[in-house]
Amino acid sequence: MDTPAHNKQRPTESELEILRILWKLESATVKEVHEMLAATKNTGYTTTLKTMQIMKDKGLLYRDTASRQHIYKPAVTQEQTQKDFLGKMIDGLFSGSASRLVIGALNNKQISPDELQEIKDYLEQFENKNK
Amino acid sequence: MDTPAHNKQRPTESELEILRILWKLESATVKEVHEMLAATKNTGYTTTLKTMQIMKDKGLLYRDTASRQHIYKPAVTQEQTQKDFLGKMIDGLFSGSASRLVIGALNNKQISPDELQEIKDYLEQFENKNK
DNA sequence: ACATTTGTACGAAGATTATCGTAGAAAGTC
DNA sequence: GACTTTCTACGATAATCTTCGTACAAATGT
Repeated sequence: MDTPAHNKQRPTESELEILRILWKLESATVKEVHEMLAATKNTGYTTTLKTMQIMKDKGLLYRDTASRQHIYKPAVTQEQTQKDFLGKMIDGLFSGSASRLVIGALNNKQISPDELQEIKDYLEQFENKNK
Repeated sequence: MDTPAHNKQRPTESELEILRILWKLESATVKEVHEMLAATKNTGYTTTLKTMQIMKDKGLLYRDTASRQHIYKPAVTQEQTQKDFLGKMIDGLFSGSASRLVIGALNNKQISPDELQEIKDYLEQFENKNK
């Protein structure tokens, strides 16, 4: 298994698209990733390949070169990545206030009753934890 | 007042820094913006100038050239910009689920009791509105 | 009036991203 | 074994972002 050369960096837009796929598949070849990507985006095979190679160099992906078809896995979790982006966004756009981001999000998108309930449940659990 | 040439685009990282300042000042010269920027960031005057000129071309800022010191104002609101970024983030990182982003945000940063209360109040208000 | 200061305009270089073409190695096919 | 297909490696280009130097116009100071 190749070890990443330089550790960690925030993924770019294109890199995120690939990470999304790999978080779902957990492990995949370039071909598999490219096929999923090409379903919604017009892009060349070598573009996907190159991007994944760069991501491996950045430390965003692991790569297993044992077989000819290299197998890639995410080297960062979706949770950590979400956290990184959320943190940047809270600081950069919401004056450091997480609650303002939360309120903005509630305001922003359609929230179904189920989702609302989910949030309320989580809030309750969150409060109990902090007692 | 100069009208923007091309309308709207998502601000870049550097542009956001400038918008943050202008949202606070509401209206300012390049010099004023640059002074605030330079307080936390090492950057040249003409860099700030150029960036603001580009932002005006993109339609992110208005510019009043009546006096020699041009006066700039935000052409996009903080609310709309937050909405744009949140939307992108929900779709790109949270599988389109706003509630997951909310939960991630609650998990992420320190939330003070006051902030928590703010969120709960908002949720209540949100529910009543939807009845 | 002349020199200095204070501004804007503009071109251009450097960095980062995104995309792809071409080369060539390895595997599979007849 | 020769041909075709399937891969990876790598260089190169275009696009976008960031930064700044230089030029020059207007205002200010002496």
